[in-house]
Amino acid sequence: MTTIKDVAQLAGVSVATVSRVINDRGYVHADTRKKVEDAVKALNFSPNEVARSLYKRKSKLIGLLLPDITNPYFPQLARGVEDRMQEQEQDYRLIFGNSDEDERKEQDYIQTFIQNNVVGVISSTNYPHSSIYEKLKIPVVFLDRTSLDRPSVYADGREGGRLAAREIIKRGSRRITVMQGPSQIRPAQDRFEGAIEIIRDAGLDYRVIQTTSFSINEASVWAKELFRKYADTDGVIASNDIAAMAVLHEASRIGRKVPDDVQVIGFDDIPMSSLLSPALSTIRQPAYEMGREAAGLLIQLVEQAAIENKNIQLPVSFIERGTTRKVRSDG
Amino acid sequence: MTTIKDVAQLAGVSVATVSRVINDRGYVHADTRKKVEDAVKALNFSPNEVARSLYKRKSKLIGLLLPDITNPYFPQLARGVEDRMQEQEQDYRLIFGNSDEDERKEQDYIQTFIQNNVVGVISSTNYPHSSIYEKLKIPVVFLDRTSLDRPSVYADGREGGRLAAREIIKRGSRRITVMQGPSQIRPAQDRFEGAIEIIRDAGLDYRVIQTTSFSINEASVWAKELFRKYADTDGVIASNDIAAMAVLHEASRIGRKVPDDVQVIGFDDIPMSSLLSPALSTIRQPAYEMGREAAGLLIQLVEQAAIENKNIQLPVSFIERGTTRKVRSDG
DNA sequence: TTGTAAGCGTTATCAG
DNA sequence: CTGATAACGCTTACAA
Repeated sequence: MTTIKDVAQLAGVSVATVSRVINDRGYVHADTRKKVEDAVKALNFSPNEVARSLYKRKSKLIGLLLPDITNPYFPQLARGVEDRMQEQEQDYRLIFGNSDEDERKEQDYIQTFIQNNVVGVISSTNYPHSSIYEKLKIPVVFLDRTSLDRPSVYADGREGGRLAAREIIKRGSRRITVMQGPSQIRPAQDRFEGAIEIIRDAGLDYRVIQTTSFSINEASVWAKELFRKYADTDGVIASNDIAAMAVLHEASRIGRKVPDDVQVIGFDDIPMSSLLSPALSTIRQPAYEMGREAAGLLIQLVEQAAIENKNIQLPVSFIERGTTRKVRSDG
Repeated sequence: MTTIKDVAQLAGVSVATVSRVINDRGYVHADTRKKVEDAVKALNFSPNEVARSLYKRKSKLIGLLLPDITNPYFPQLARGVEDRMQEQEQDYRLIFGNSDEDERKEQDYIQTFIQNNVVGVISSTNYPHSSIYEKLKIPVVFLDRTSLDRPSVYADGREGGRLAAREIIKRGSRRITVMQGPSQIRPAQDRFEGAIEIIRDAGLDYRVIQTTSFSINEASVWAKELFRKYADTDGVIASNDIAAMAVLHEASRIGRKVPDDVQVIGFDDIPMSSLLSPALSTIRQPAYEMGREAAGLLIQLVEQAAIENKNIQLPVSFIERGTTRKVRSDG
């Protein structure tokens, strides 16, 4: 490994001077700078971040904690974060972990984050009020999670639920089944409540399928249960796009036509949604943008900038595709 | 931040002794150990990995470089790696990056990996022979990439291609279109060649759609092109499951029945494949297992264990689902 | 069995 | 403008 010492030696200066030029800090004569720069190039030197981190007590790393990137919604968040971090003057890198929504695992990761001097963490936790986070001395941004008292970036889940309900009702569903996502996940509950609110207001009846995870494997199970319990349902508001896929699959299997017999609306708008047949109508959450916003917010926090708004809510939107009927034009 | 010094002070011993007990190395009296352990607990001390890393010149971090986790195949690899790393005695954490198949980005990431003293890297690169890797002084494992001279973990792409061709022919396709994945991606070429080999041997004609990326957005474009150029095709061997999804989508759009008019075989077996309607028949690559194996191999390399086999090839298999016809039983 | 001190690669203070 | 040098938190000879 080539160190600042080697550079100093080759350039015939002290390490202090080398440090000055590579950090572009303090006075250094043009000629000296040139010598150092040449030496840096000649030796292909690049500073050891670990040593820097030790001295400064802060690294150029940020910790990213997501439930499970195997669920296609999360990679988009991750990319948003990563890409935004890259755009910084001195870009940050990610140390990354999947929590599997396990508080213990989360704790372990947060621990290593700290041990590695990360400057901040972005977390899609189910336990925002856990003492893990309370005690953290570095900035945290909750992503895809609502938190009033802490910095957070999320989509308007409640409005998303309302939107889904409005659109499906407008298109003629009357016996709507709402899939209620895992109860410990706030955004999932928000969606659910939003949907129920509108359905009730419309004076309609509704049925509920309670799901306990967003796992792909289990999605089929809920879908089967749904059609078994509520065979007459003519509209499904799924807890996310994966669940919606499972519903489409099951509907097809048992011969129910989508959208004619039953309409389906998903949630998230994961990349594959548009490739389904029929393509999935869904409530879009701008995941990539959310990741970017979270990263931006964290950077501000890290740099102690004056923050105008610590809680960024992004809008959801209805993406009309093939699993809902065309709405009759008025008149 | 609480340091080893604080612990030493509280326990009434020297920092060396504290170090000995937290690392369980060297002699230390039982009573002393107890005192130290109590102090550690009282202060909730956990050692600064950065300082350790600086001294030892190696961290507990490994670098993971993937093309794009937004493609659902890669998160599985990542999870395999992560989970396996977790099972270690002293578990490793991931510093992670998406390369977008951009050599420059790769280089940047490898650079930060080194600067952070990672003990090894796992990379799904398109440039295994790039000087970046040649020069690396730490172990590298290529994942999902073939490399004869360097440690690597991959699936048998060629056999996968053969398998796809055999199965689709056996099931009656005669005018097969093969989607040829990006030319710079070896596994994609292997699949392609394997498929062609079998089709040729069978004395059949074939058509080729050349694709230049695995991007979800572009997948639809290739699919459209496919049916436009080869309207009479009765079997498609897609370059991966995403491409297959796009083909299914397009087939449905233009009214071609799957599998009756045209059979489709994908590649990868991403988690959502089974949720499509019809469910996708595909050549499965054991992505999660591959990630695990890569991690295991890297650990061996890092720990300088005697390695029996530096090139691990995992088997592919045909997953029969709904986009291929049932094969007639013999006789 | 324990403590002292050097050293890991950098940055920053303080003389010069 | 430049160079010594202490310090960051930890590990490990070496001494005691």
